[in-house]
Amino acid sequence: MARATIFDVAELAGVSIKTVSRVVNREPNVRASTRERVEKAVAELSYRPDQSARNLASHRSHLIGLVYDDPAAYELPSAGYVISMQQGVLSACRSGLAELLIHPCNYRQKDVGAQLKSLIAETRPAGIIVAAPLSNMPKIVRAIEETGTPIVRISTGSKSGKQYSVATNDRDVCAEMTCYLASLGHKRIAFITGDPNHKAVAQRFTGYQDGLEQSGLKFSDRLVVAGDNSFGSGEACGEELLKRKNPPTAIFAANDDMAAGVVRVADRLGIEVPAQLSVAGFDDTALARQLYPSLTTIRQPLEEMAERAATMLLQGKCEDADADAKGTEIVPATIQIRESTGPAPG
Amino acid sequence: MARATIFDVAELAGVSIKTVSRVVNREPNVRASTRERVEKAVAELSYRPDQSARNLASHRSHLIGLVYDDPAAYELPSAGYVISMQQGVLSACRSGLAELLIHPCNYRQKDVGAQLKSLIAETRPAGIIVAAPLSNMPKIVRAIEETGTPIVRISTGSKSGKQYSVATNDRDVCAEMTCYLASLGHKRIAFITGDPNHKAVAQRFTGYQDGLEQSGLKFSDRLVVAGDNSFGSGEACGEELLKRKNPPTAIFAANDDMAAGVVRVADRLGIEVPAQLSVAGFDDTALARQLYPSLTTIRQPLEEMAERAATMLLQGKCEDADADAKGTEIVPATIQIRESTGPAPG
DNA sequence: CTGAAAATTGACAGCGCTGTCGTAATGCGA
DNA sequence: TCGCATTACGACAGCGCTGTCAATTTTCAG
Repeated sequence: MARATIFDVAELAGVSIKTVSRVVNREPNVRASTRERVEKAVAELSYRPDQSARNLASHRSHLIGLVYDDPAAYELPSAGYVISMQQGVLSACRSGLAELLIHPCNYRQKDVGAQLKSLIAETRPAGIIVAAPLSNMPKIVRAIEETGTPIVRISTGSKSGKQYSVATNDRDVCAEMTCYLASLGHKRIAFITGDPNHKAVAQRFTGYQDGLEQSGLKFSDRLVVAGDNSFGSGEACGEELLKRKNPPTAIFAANDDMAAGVVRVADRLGIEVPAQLSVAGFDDTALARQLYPSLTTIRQPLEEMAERAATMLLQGKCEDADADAKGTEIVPATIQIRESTGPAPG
Repeated sequence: MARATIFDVAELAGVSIKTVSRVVNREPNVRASTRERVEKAVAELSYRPDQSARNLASHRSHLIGLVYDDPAAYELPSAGYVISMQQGVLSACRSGLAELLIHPCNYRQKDVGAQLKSLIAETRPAGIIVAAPLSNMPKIVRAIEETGTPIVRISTGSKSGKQYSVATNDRDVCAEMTCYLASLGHKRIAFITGDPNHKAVAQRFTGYQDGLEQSGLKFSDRLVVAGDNSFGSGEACGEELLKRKNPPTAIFAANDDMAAGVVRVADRLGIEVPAQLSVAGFDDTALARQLYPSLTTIRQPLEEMAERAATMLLQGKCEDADADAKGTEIVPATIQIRESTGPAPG
């Protein structure tokens, strides 16, 4: 019961192996009747082309590489992100007869570029998906580009020019969240910014400003405090805001960890959420649901983004070096309304 | 700057391609001086063998399949586990010239078996690693075994007979933790059991009993309460234990979530941790570090286990159908002492 | 009908590597 | 030193497929 090869199929169908190859690869210029005969033989022998042989002969594989920051360095809140992206790519792969090769890598190492190149040399992937924050690092992107491998970047937040990439509308959705808070009657909506190096996080702040404007509220420096993405900074910023004589009635933090910090500090100060204070976050981490009260937040469509990226690659849309064809696809983020937000007091 | 092939290396090193092949594959019977020369040439040309060609010629791929429960179904606390295992397999792959193919799968679906078989048929992996809890499901294991693919099971907790598998010493390490608590002067050490269906969790309880005995403490039914692995059950069990007239001075929970529940309830009851009560958990989840006080717990060496499993596969140790050769490799778990445990009061 | 263009099919040479097996070099006891 | 067992190395035939290009058949305008 040895596995059938292309020769067996050819013989059974009474054609040459090349014709079988054409049928299997859905190439044109095969008479319908011939195609049928071959397909019947394929089915009869349950023939599956050997991937290794295909790859070797065609100089390309049906692998998709997913490159992301090595989460061991980040202490695993990022695990959820990574898993989501893997899921997304995998589901695109399933419908595209491809496989996923994961490649966590640590950009802090000197030789990441070389490592990537050697990975690509060995496996000759059909394309590479680079996730944020790596997708914004020239060192990484350039190494991949130099191999001539199609590349799609997943960058949460910013639209980038002449590359294939998929992004979210961080800015728009933050405006939307701000408008939502305003629509609940909040007049003093504070914002806690995050790590200024993180491009996407900066966009969120801009979105907040947009939202204020759209709601007819005026922006005030005093309502903005700077966090660093950590829970602790959320507590500190929350405390600062809430101890004022005229505290905000809503606080929008640039990520869930900081929002959780705010909730914690509100609890300590005896301020009820959401009755006296509304809190909103960003990311929709597991934490957001586990918290009490559960957190109103914004969900990044990581899985869909990854799926779109993989599909772009699989459809061969990214082989085109023509810069004009390049562009960014936007997958919208969505607001998750939960218990931590409510009507403004009074 | 076309990619270097084995011929280029052979020419530069002044040997035949076969010798290069031997060096690259770490085969024996190559003189040290020759090996060196070849390695130099490899480095100089940054030669990387083409996987497709290798696979085609050798009739086996250098892919390792990692099969685990689809975490989407579990709502992502499992993401950390999955990532750890991926890391482990990857690091074994790096030193073994192999690649990792991940395959999350949902055992609740009827056709998991068929899915697995077709994945294996297409990619012909060198071996499959099955992670818990899938590794304990005959449906899954049998489907893989029927393809003749070498399989290594990662089962946290239980030694299993005639299979290749890698496990941890749940029982021993729980005894150790219990002894540690006893050594701090605790006489009344309570235990909160978990989901009785979870084999590994049962072992933990046995280990606790061992530890008491080793420390010369007598086991008492009264100090054991049954949780269900959830935070809530930890709170409930903790409350029951702590409201007694002669409460335990240390509580060892079969997982971190329940331990966190105990910490929470202690806080509510005004009992100081660790001054008045020591709490220990199991799993070393992210929660354990984030909690205040941070939790003394037991870290499962998931990454090392996965690495061991991959190495077994890569070394071809698992091709042997000889049942006697099969066995379980134990990678010890380690105690992480943090802030939630301290000397017994008084 | 006829010739040329278009559509269809096949022969065959690799792709880059490993397995087999034969040959050359080396070690070693006497 | 010789003879023989080892050890080290190389020549070469594929692995199963795709790309190239030539051969064959079909189509169709004139």
